[in-house]
Amino acid sequence: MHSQNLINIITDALPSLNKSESKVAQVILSDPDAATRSSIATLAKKSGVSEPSVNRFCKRFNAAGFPDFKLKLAKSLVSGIRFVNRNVDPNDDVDGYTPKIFDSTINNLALVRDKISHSRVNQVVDKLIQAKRIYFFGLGASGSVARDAENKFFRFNLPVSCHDDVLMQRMLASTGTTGDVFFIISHTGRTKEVVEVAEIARANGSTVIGLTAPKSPLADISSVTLDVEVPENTDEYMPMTSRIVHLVILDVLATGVTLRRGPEFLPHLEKIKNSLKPTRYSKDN
Amino acid sequence: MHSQNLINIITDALPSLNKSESKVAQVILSDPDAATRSSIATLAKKSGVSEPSVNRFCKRFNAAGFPDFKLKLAKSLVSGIRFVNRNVDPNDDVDGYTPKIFDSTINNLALVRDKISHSRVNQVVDKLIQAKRIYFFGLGASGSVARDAENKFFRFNLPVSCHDDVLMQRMLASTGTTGDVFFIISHTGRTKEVVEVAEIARANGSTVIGLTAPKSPLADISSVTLDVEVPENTDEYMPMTSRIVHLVILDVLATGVTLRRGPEFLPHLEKIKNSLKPTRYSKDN
DNA sequence: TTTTAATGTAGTAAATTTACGTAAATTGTA
DNA sequence: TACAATTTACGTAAATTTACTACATTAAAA
Repeated sequence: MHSQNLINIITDALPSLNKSESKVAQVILSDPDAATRSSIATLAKKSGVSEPSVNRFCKRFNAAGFPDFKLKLAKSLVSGIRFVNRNVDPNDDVDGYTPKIFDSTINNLALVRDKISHSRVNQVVDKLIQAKRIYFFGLGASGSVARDAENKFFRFNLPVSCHDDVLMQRMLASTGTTGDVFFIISHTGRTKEVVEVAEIARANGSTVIGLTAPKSPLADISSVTLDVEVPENTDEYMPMTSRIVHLVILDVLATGVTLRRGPEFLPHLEKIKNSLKPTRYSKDN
Repeated sequence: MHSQNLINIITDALPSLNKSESKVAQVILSDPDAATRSSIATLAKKSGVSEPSVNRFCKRFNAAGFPDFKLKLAKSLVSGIRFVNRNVDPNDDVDGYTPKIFDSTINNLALVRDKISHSRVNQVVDKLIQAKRIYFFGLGASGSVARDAENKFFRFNLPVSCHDDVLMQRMLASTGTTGDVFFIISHTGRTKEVVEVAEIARANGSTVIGLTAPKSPLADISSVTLDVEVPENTDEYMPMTSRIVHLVILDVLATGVTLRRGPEFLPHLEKIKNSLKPTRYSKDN
């Protein structure tokens, strides 16, 4: 929940302001950037009111005082520019599209960071720790997310595997039992094959964890869902960022599992890390 | 043009600062938001320096004075990015580690966004468009990045493939010729096998693009390098975020290729998108 | 030792806030 | 409607906080 822009708040409040307050408001709104750079005396003179009136104006809008108000105003000026037209334009060159794609990814991550249910994360960590076996399933772009997950979770000495073959997924789901965890990754949560696999797994008593869109068929059938609500692609050229969000959530889960294992598990991780050393050129050559 | 973030500027300047300046820098960086709310006296006391030192610090970073500095600092804080560098603590619970991992990923993305060379990106897009064939290579965690790339670039009607098998990579590299592009992804850029494959490819006249750490052996041998400098894992529990940065850079490249192709290429992308429709449950059921 | 750079002290100017008083507006009552 | 009572709005002036300047001192470099 992004707190609303200060400039909009002032504009909205305009009719309810009294004489001197509205004078101040008008001066600020006519050039907010200049306002952030002026002193209370300057602003007071420009508005034709006294300095305390300006101060009261600031407090009315939940600022501690004039300096605090200027700070908030400055901030809201930045965010205003940021959220406007950050879509990739067909005429963009490298300087144009490169930061836009980064920004869009960052925004989505920040969004999910502030929305994700911590209790759900905790539930999933529980399930993963108790699992007899963990299967990561995904198709298409989610296939490589599943693979990344396998790579990461393998380090925990847990029997994990990943599968991007529909037939394989069906077979595994149908032979699963209580204690098996099927971790299913899907951007839309609407791919029929994937949903069917989830149904089969649940019918056999396995746990299904869905990393997917809320209210989707996959979310409905899962034992626990980790909702990822990423805004629809607004323009043709902006790439899909849900994969990235999925990866970060898997990072979070892996961290959760590691922490639960406690410090006596660290040597195991260290061992795996060291096993790769001989494959590398040392840092000094 | 993306104006570089003040916090990054300070971080970069850190080594060139003198004693009292770096004291101030540390206090500001440890909690920039608090800095925007404190007076010059408070900040001076916190840093253990005199007030004029703080003032000089501000001027060094092109601010008119302390208040102006605070304003600029506040502005640079707006962006969904939290700059307080917070490590995962062994005693953290879900509420603790979840946002930290998101923040760390977001920070690294913002860092690379501001540092990545646009001309290099452009060069790579050129090479990809002109390529007769594109191979994405990666091992371990980079293997799934390579696969994601294949999935993405396949849509361009280009002969792309991805390989995570060392022997396969060697064979392909040795049979490559001019016009072939080997896109090699590696976090460290020091894995011997990977570097050797790059050497073989170049020896045969192929183009090698390295998505890897700067100044690494792989970077040295590549025809074009996309440098990704992600800070070393500072603590045991924080997951590796370079994969994610790699994925976003590949998104950028894919966008670059799409834009170069022009609008007459959009129907092709649409066709691929539509081909997946029948595999999904429609949105209203 | 001399010179230069770095940092601090103390004083001053500026900016902000508070306390208080007056004016204006609002409300209630005759 | 007129007029007192009450509330609200606003400004003046003083107090306080904040930031900056000039100069002194110390530390480092030549």
